[in-house]
Amino acid sequence: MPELPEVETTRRGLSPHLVGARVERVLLRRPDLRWPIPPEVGARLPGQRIDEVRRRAKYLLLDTSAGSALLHLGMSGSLRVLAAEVPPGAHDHVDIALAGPGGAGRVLRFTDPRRFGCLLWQPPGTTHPLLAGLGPEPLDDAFDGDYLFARSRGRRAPVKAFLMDQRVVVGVGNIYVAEALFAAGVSPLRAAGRVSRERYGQVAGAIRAVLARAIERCGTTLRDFISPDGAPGYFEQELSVYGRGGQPCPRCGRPLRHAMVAQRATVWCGTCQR
DNA sequence: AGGTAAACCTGGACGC
DNA sequence: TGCGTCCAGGTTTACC
Repeated sequence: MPELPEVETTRRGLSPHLVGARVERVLLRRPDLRWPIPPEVGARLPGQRIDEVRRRAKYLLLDTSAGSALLHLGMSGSLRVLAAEVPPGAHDHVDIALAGPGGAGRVLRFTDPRRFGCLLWQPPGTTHPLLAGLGPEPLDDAFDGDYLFARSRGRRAPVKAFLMDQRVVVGVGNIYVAEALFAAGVSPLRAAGRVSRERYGQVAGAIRAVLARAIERCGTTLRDFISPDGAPGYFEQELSVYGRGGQPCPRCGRPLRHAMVAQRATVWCGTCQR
């Protein structure tokens, strides 16, 4: 499901419900997610006040003074705040029961059919190893065309794979890389090291614009993404190329090409993207 | 080191 | 209707 805009949409939806609430208890129905949920989650979280809900890359962090719960939604995960009596479904793996301001009688419920997601623990003052090697946030000032140009010298992998590498820049997945490369007029097949500084300026600008717009639209709902309040995302209506292989290019009208690139379904215009 | 492929898991869409 | 196959928004891990 989620790339950066969907995770940010989730964060914004959860934040008003969680910040200031206290964790009453943690119910682990199925702890074998991508990695086992560590005992600290059940042992340290109860009784804590949630101070902040943060996002780093595609991870969410629930900060408390005892440490942070670290969540990733994988491909199919979602988080919702529900009345505690709502019966759990087959893939509702974790309930974090809430108390206190705005939280009484409610649970934060983690659902993930494919179980590619995770719920881990980050002690206070530490950085979890999964977060340690991540690249810059695409919406931060440190991310620009000069940065991409410098990082890409000598790289022969397709620029699509380069941009989806979370060590290079975080948050860009298969949907938004397709949209950004189309907007920038760069072919996803081109070797990363053979894109000019000027064109990386366009790529960086396109990534920022596409992600910012998708956040405004509350993300893209293709299969099962839902925001915490149950609403779908509306960016799907604005997709130019993703999922449109064979259809006319919105710019030149020629059929959009599609192929597997870097083991992912890829759509682009062979005329407008070079 | 960089690049590529397999692996994790379930459900839905499609073809026969 | 049923069954087999393929595909899906991610990321680590293993291997060349």
